[in-house]
Formats: sequence, C-alpha cells, structure tokens
Amino acid sequence: MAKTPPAPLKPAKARSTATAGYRKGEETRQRILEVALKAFGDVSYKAATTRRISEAAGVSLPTLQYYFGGKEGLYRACAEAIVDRYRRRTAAAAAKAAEALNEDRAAETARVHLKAVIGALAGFLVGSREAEGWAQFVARELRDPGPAFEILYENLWRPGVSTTARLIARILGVPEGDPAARIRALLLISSALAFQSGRRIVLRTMRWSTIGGDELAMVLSALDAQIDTIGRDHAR
Amino acid sequence: MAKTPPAPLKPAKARSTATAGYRKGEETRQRILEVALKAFGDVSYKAATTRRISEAAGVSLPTLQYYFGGKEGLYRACAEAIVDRYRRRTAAAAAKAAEALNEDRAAETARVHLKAVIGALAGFLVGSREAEGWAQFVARELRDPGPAFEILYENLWRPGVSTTARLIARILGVPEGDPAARIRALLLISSALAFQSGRRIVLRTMRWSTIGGDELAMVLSALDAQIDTIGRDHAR
DNA sequence: ACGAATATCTATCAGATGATAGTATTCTTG
DNA sequence: CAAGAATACTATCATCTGATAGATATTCGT
Repeated sequence: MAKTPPAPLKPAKARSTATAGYRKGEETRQRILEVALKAFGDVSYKAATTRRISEAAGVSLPTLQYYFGGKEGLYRACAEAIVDRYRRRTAAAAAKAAEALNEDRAAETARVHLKAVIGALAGFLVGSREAEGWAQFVARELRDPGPAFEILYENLWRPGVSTTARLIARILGVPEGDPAARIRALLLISSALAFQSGRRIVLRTMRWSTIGGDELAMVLSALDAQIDTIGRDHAR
Repeated sequence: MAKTPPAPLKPAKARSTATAGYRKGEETRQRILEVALKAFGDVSYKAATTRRISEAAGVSLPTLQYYFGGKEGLYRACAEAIVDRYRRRTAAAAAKAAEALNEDRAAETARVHLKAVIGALAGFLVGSREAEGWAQFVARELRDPGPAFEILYENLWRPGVSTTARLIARILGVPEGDPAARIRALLLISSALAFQSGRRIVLRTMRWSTIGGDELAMVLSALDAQIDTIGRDHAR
C-alpha cells in the first residue's frame, strides 16, 4: 500500500482550471460524488470499488479519473462534501453558542447552548437517510486514518469538541481547556455518535426497527439528562 | 461481495478431525492466529491480505487455507480468540455483578458493581498493547457487519449491555428491561469504548501521547462521576 | 522402523481492481 | 460557424489477491 507518490502528474482537480463554464460537467461530477458518498458510507475505502461507483453513476470508469484524479481524490472530495453539509446543518447552533460564550458567563446559559449543540449534532445524524452513511464514513476514517483524516479532524472533530469542551468548562466553572472538561466533552460526543455509528447494536438492544423521530427523542432525552448532571454531580 | 456460498467444500476447521496429536501443528496455528489478530486489528478485513499474514507468520500462503479453510475462517477464528480473552479478563466482575443482582436489591450495591464492571471493561481495553487492535476489530465488525458479527454480538455486546442495563435499572429502581435503562447502558458503554476505538481523536484532543495508566485513571474518574449521577439527576 | 496421518512447500490460476492510452463527441466562445 | 477546450467512451494493462493442485517432508502410534 501507499506506494511512494510517483510524482503527481495531475492535480486532484484536473478540471476547473479554465473558463469554468460547461454546466453539464458539473452535473456529472455531482452525480458521481453523490454515488461515491453512498458507496464510501456503505463500505470501507478499500472495499468500495471505482467500478461500482462509476456504474452506479452511469458513467464509464475513466470519467472518475477525469473528474477526481483517481480513487483517492474522489475520497477526499467526499470528505469535503460531508464537512460542507455538516456545517450547514450545525453552523447556527455553533455560532449562537460561541456568541453566548463571549457575552454571557452564566453556567445555565452555557447548559442551554450545550443542549442545543448536541441536539443539532444528533439531529444531523438522524435527520437524513444519507447521514447514516456519512457517520460511517467519518467514524471509519477516524478509526483507520487515511487521506481524509486531516480534513475531517480539522473541520469536524476539532471545532465540535472545542465548542463542547468550552461550554462544559463554563458550566463547571473551570478555565477553558481544563482536561476534565475536555474528557467530558469527548464522552458526551461519543455517546451521541454511538447512536448512529453503533446503529446496529442500538437497534438490536432497543428492539427498534429504525432510528427515527421517536427514537431520537428518547436518545436526546437521555443526553439532556446527562447534560443536566454536569456540574451537579457530587460523588456520594 | 459475498458471492453465493459455492458449496462448503471444506469445514472451517480442516484440521483436528482425527487423533488431534501433532503438537507442532498447533503451534503454527497459534502463531498464524496471533499475527492475524494483529493484522485484522490494524486494518479492515478487506485491506488485510492473507499474503502479508502468512509472510509475517513465517509460513506459506496455502498453510492459511490448511488451518483455517480460508481468509474468512481465519477471521472468524480471530473473533473467537478475542471473545475468549475478553471473557477471561472480565468474567470475575461480571459474575460478581450477576450474583449481587440476585442477592442484594440495594441501589448502592448495584452502583458499586456497575463501577467495577465498567472498570474491568476499560482495564481490558487499556490493559495490553494488543487490546487496541482487538477494540478496532470489534468496532469495525460492529460498523460493517461481516462473518464475525454474530459471534461478537452474542458473546461480547449482548452480555455486556445486558449486565450493564440490569445494574442501571436496579440503580434507577425501574424494572429490568426498562428502555431508559438500556439507553443509558448503551451511552455508558460507548463512552468507555470511545477511549480506545476513538483513540486518535482522544490523543489529539487531550494532547496525550499515549493512553496508559494515568490517562486511564482520568477516564475512569470521569466515568465514575457519570455513574454517580445515575438516579440522582433531577432535571432542574 | 514403517506406514498412515499430518504438516508445509512451490507453482499456478482466475478474477478483481485501479489506472492509462488513445479517440470520439459535445459544448462554448470569438 | 469554425476551433479549441471540455466531456466521455472503448479497449487494454499491470498488479494484487484469494484460492487450488500437486508434490514433498515431517511426525507419531504401533
């Protein structure tokens, strides 16, 4: 694997160098991306094949190379697309939380925003059928770091954990960057994620047939309860 | 993938049908298994190759087929080995918890045992260098169910979640099988697992270079705090 | 010690897979 | 409306991968 990069002959984005017209090309590119998002969500990078993707997208194999430079470029493009969609869905809650962190120092305000942020995350994860695949994509890349790890870490994990940790620190009344607050942030986020990436276990354990609105409500209620205990837990 | 099983020509365990003597064979088998455990822990089923494994084990390729019937059989054998080792490490705590559930109905007793069970799980995950790979194996198989899913679900997930959920139900004073208790059990376990399967994010976020005894102590302390809040959280 | 069961190797196959070469078609723009 | 850029295809390669065939060496009970 990972043969020594034999001189990058072509940039990942072989296209879009010139006039940037030609809307038909953009449509095809988009269609391939959508199919790839699904494919890489379903199975691992290695297990997904460019042939299947090109077939499902209704184009020939070299078209993938043409638009994305190769399998790896396509994978990267998928990561960027996921980041993009995630941002659109959670930007509002994150921005409000950041604003509140600057303006209002009250612990209870932070608690409200923390619930909103986690709620937005969970809503994103359960909000669409595709999100399941995206969650798998992200979880897989986190576990087996590949070409998309940095993209996802910088744009998803870092800001997400950072905001969460700051809110928790505020609730706990400890300085920002406090290790205990960061650990709690990780615990909380991984709990939320588990309901999508650990989907199969959840379904079996809860004897659910799907994770939809009702199920999400139960999960959110449990997460909210957990958030409510932050700063109120005094061992014994 | 998953081509229609073309009539099982040879059983998974091609060996051990007759006298079961020949200790040299058993040694080889064990060596291959150990290498495979590492390999399947490092990368996905698809990405791991039987060639690499056989090389690392110092045997020729057909030897894998001889002992395990093929790649899939080897994978299954790995799952069984993980189950076996997990059991050895956590059986004591699980047995004590089960006993306590029958004999002592006090919530606080259940709380103590819950901490012990989660502690044993976390200890197993951080206890050895290999456990990291095992955690990845299990997490991967949970995410992308393959030939080992049932083995792992029945022997790891189900008993683990079940015990945890029963203890939590006892603490909450609700009947066994209560959905809220089960959700909390899933939240708790996934939190604990995240510290090994989500290792890379944890290391970066916490600015740790490794997850050893000291780090485990911090995580356990956070988990214990979380367990302490169960049954004491009254929203607002 | 001898023969059957066991263990292990070399050589090779068939299929899948990512990628490239070379060519035809279509669209935009001067 | 040409001309050139952009789009997209067919055919083909080189490599990797899991698996098998068939031969050879090793071990152990009698």
